[in-house]
Amino acid sequence: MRLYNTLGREFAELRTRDEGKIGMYVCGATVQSAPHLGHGRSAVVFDVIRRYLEWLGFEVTYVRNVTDVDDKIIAAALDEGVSTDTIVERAYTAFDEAHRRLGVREPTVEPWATHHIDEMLELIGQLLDTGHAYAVGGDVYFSIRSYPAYGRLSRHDPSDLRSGARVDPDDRKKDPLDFALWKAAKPGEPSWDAPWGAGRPGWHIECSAMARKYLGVGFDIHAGGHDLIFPHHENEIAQSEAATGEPFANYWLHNGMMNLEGEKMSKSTGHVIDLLEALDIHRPTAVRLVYLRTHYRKPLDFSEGGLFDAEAALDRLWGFRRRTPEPVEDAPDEEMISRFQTAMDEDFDVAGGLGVLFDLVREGNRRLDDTEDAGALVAAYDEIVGVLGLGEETSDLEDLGLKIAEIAAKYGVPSGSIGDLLETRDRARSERNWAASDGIRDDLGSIGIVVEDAPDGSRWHRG
RNA sequence: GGCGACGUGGCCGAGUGGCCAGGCAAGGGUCUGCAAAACCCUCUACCCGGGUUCGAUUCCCGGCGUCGCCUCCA
Repeated sequence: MRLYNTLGREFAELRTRDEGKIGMYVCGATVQSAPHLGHGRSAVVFDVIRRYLEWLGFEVTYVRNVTDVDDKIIAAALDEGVSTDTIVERAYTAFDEAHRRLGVREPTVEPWATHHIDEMLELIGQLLDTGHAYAVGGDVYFSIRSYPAYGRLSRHDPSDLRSGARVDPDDRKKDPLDFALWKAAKPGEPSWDAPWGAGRPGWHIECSAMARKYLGVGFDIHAGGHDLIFPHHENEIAQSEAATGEPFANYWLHNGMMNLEGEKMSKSTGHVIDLLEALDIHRPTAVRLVYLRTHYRKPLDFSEGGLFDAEAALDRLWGFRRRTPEPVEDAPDEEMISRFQTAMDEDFDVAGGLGVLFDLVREGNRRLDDTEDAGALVAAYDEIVGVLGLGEETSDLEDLGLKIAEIAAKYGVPSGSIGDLLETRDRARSERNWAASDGIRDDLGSIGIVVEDAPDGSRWHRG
């Protein structure tokens, strides 16, 4: 398969370091505040990439870090008069909840920055020893002049950057572009002991240290948001490669930003939609589908309308699957699978893959309408939907139990189960008792259960 | 100023040098006690101007427009 490598800005055939295995590092959350829709996109998009690679047969080690020490966290704690732990815990819980509801699979490893201070100290030590870093009054900076390839990923020329008005010069730095590997401890801030003085790590060093620990040198895929290309990923590369003299990661994948009314969603500007709130209002899978309909590298403009659109599309998918009882024994339809793979093999063209899925659904529905066998198509559906994580959530009816019992009582159905209600309704229908049959359907409809009649019997699902 | 992305039918959104994306919405039809679903049909687009080509939405050049990064940010 081919993928687009930000490093070099070109499509490249995927060649793994170790045969059949893929090491993948995704820059996860800075657990500083509640996640917004943009965070969800990144999590979902790389979740699908990971699922697809596994579906191809690779053994994927998927590492997604948690940044639990940084300026913003400290600022938030100070602001609210609580500990940084409180901020971190609250935000992490929210991210975790959002991931779960979006169907994002758990990473193989989820390393926290503060649990890897030793690894960072070791890396910083190496950089100091080899002259790639220098300590000034408790701070340690990476010297970008010691790493000639600086700017290769983001295609920035250091001299252009230097002349940029936004770089704030600091007399203690040898070069205005040098960045902090270690920040000297300040009163009231979390800090750890280090040979060059107590302090806390800079932002970039954690990813270098943790990626090296869990994936080794020259691992396969490093991913994250487009906004991380510079400076975060550029700096990761510089410090990692300066320390080891070896390539850091082979393929760099970056997801496009999420826009709101044409403008980038951003925590810092408050121009955001809270992810958990969105998931309360809409079916999580519909939110997931919104993320997946646009190619992962493109900007995605969020709109309420798009979400309703996705809900309708989902109904179409699920409506097909509901027509066939659960497990299917057949082998998946080869043509559909192969078309899906062809799309996905070209830089994860999920939108193209979805096109195949909808074609499959139309053909499957057609066959079922004509009472032909659709087993192979259903099996292919399950396979594709599994890769994309778009399966219908199995919903229990616990929350509706009381209401269902009420309706059952109203129609004299003793058990209070949906199945018995529908049986009673079937009897009413065969007796042409439309008042009762429509009444049951309407009453169930009013509590969110949709009843549909088909030639081979009635089906129900949550609306 | 530097680096970069994008501009497709009512909306969303893939993709391709010559032939079909797909979804949603809309209209018509089939089926049906009604409803819903499903199926069939219709709606056939590719920012503008040049160029290359037998042929360009797709390649090249120029322009216009939108957006992103260059500062913490998925």
